[in-house]
Amino acid sequence: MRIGELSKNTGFQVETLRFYEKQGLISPVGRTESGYREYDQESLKQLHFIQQAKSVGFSLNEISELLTLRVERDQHSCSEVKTIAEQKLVQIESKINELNKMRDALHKITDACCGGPEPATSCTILNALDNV
Amino acid sequence: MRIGELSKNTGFQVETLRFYEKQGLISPVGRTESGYREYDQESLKQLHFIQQAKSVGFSLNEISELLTLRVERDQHSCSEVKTIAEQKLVQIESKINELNKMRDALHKITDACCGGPEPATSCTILNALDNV
DNA sequence: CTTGACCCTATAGTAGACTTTAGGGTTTAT
DNA sequence: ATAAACCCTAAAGTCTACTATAGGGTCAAG
Repeated sequence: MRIGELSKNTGFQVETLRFYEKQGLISPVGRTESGYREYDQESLKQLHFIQQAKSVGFSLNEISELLTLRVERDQHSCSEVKTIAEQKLVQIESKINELNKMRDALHKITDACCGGPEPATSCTILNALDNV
Repeated sequence: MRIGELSKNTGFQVETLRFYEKQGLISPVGRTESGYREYDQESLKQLHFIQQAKSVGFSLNEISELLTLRVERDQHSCSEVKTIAEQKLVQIESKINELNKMRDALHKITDACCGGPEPATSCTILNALDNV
C-alpha cells in the first residue's frame, strides 16, 4: 500500500504521515524502485494505536515511547506501561482541576454582572479583574 | 519606575513586559533621556488586570480586547463585557468536557492493567490502544 | 504521448506566549 | 575610574503538531 491509500485507510493526511515518519513514529516497510513509500498492515495497526493514544491525551513524544513499548512488549513490564498511563492520568486531572478553578472564578464574576445595555463604567467583571 | 522595578512588582519578567508592549497590552508613560521606559501606578494596575485575566483563562488577544473595554468603559456596555466572559466560559467548559472524556477513557483502560512486574506481552493498556 | 493523479524532497510557515541571543549604551556603587 | 547591574533594539529560537510551498519525478488511462 502506498502513502495515499494509507492516508485513506487511517484518516491521517499524507503530509501528516510523512511528518510522523520524520518524528520516528512510523516507517514504511520499504520503498519501490522509484522511491515511493510502501506500507503494510502493521503500519495500519500502528496508526490506529496512534489515533487511540492521541484521543486519550498522549503527546506525540509520549506516543513514540508507547510505540516502543508496544513493539518490545516482552522486554518491558506491565508496570512500566501502567506508570506512563497513570502519569498521564495525573496530568489530565490536574489540567481539569485548573480549568475547574478558572470556570468557577469566571462564573462568579460573570454572574455578578448585569449584562445590561448600560455603560460598563462600573462593570463588575472589569472591576473583578482589576482587584487582585 | 523603570522596567526592572515593574518586573519585581508584578512578577512578570522584564522580557515579558517588553513583549507585552510589542503586543499592545501595555505601554510606558514615557521614556527617560537615555531611552529607558518609565512606568507609573496605572501600568501596575494594568498588569494586575492582565494577571487576573490570564488566571481565568483569557488569551493575550482577548486580554488586549478587555483592556480596551476597561480603558474605554463609558463607551462600552456591560453586555459587551459579559458576552466576552460568557464565551470564554463556554470554551473552558468544553475543554473540561473533553478532558473528562479523556480521563474516563484512560481510567478505564488503566484500571484494567495489573501493573505488575510481568512482561507486557498481553498488557491490557497496550491492547486497548491497539483495538479501535 | 500526453494529461492528471500521485509521489518525492527540502524548507518555511502557523499559532501562542514567550525566551534567548547578539551587540551595545547607562547608571550606580565602590 | 571601573565594574556590576541595568537598560536598549532587532532578530531568532522554543515548543507542539502540523500545514503549506516550491520544484520536480512517476504511473495509469485514453
